[in-house]
Amino acid sequence: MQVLVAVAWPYVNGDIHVGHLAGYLLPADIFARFKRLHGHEVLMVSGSDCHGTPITVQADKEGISPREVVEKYHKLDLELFRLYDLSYNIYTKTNTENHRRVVQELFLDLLKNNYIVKDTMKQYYSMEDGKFLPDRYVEGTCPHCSAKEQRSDQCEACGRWLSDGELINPISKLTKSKVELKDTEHYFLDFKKFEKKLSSYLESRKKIWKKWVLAEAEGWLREGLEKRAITRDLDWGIELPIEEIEKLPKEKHLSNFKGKRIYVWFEAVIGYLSGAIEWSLRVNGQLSGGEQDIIFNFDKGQKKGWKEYWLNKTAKHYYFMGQDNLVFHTLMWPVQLMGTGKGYNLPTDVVVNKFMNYENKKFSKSRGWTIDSARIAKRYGVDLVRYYIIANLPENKEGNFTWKGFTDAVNNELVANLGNFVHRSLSFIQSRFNAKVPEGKLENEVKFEIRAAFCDCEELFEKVKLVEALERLFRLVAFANRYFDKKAVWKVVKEDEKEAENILYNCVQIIAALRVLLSPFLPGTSEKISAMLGQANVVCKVEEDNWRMEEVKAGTSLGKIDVLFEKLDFELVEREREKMK
RNA sequence: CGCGGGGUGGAGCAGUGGUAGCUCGCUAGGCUCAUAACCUGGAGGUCGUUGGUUCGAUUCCAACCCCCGCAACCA
Repeated sequence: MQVLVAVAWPYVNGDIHVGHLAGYLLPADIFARFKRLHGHEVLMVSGSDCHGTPITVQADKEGISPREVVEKYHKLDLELFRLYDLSYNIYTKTNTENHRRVVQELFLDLLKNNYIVKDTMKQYYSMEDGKFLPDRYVEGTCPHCSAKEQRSDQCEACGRWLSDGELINPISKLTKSKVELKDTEHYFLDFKKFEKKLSSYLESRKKIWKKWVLAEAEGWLREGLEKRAITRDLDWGIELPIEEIEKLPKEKHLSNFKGKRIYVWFEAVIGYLSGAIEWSLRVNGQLSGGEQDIIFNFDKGQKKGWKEYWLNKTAKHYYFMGQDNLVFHTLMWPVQLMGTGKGYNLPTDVVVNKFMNYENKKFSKSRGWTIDSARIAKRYGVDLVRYYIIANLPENKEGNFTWKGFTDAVNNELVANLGNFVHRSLSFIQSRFNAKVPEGKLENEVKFEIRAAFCDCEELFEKVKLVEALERLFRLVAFANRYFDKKAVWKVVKEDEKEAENILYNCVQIIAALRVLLSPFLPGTSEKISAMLGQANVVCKVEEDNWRMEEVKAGTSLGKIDVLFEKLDFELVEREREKMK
């Protein structure tokens, strides 16, 4: 079966922090890894969102061009994703030729199908700059509280909402020159025409989506969706396919196409489709070049066509994103797909996560309240960070990253439970049994526990309940430590060597199960365990279900035994925290 | 009456119309193979407030109080 793992496209205007990892990057990676292990064909697709005001704002701030901003941060993001071992099949960008083409085609489909309409709206226009300005670039005095230098949509000082034209003495943030409201014509996506279809779409996903995600989407729909502008007056963005539009009847033309670009909200999500197409072109050798600028992977046994994922009705689509993206993926993106009339697959599940806070406060780049994801991974190890974030994923309510929580989780769960069990078992074999897996038979009790762990975790994975899946697998670790204690090998070995061998054989098989169960969450740790067991790494192959324990045979020579995780010194971490502030 | 979520032992969370559970923390004991790691037991809660339905409500209903997210181009 084909599974599209669609990961939200991050703006490339700054660092990816821990909140991004928790919100969608790690959940998507873990889910994709599980699916591959299970023998499914996975296409994990994403890329950098290169357009939109956040990019131009950052460019202004740094005194460089938007293109340079994109290049700079795209490169940094790629490095980070490689560091965290995120298993994209393709991670590309929205400023590629391929993406432009796919976006323009989709736009034309909707225009031809009469789902895109024209309308006029008012926007601030700067005479001096000779162009329209996004709200972000306009400031003035609040008519309610007289606070100066407020934005045109809401006053931060008194919190009141402003409508167009209310702001007193609006000026351009760039040139400080006067701006005035002026009519401008745009294309709009007409959501009204989709209300019925959307509501039956939501109905069909009732059992799959998280309750609050569905409730939120239904709330929006109930309120009624207005038509929404899909073009802007900008010079950074994807151009309209003017030549093609002009071939259509006159009433579909704007009176003036000059300075119109496709709005980023409409265009970026199309990346899920264009990214799949790019992947397909590269796999088939129809596109090459720029390999150092993307992440590209072809899994063993995977079919090569993007249509297998997008038009094959049995394919499943899972989307991962932060809560700010909920409306775009539960309502707008489905409309864009439906409107083409081409039968593209709609999202099966839209996995939305809440945000993660940092020491009880929102992450904030501007206030410096943030954690450098690359730095903590290098300092403490990728898997320690992956573990703590996963254990605290904001699946249903806001999460929290605290240094106390981090050290506690590492010391009590990773070191004391998982690490300890693996180490006490294997080092025992090393010192008493010459580092060879002893003879034994899998006891029923152990067999049952292992099976139950695989079974329960699988069920939780299918529902994308990743925190619970992780917790469940740690219950097997707890069982393992209990088993080790109850059996008291260290005593038995003095009286009955055969029985001691049997106990340790069983422990080895539990570890063998753990390396598989852990591999979606902590791939690095899984590899370490494999090496210690003298095994090759866990394999993923299409149509081969490797979500199961594979026996490690008696007589197998163990690799070098080492501790899996080092204990963290809270004092040192505290100091780190001071530095990071 | 904008939309949505939430108030449960010190902290973070599950949960159900019928004597309230988990993880961490705290505490007593056991063990000594293991990174002072592991195992067993214990203390600690009138399940936001008020009213209603019921033989019985933490769970269902109503009102109220409080907290949070979204409605902005903030993950």
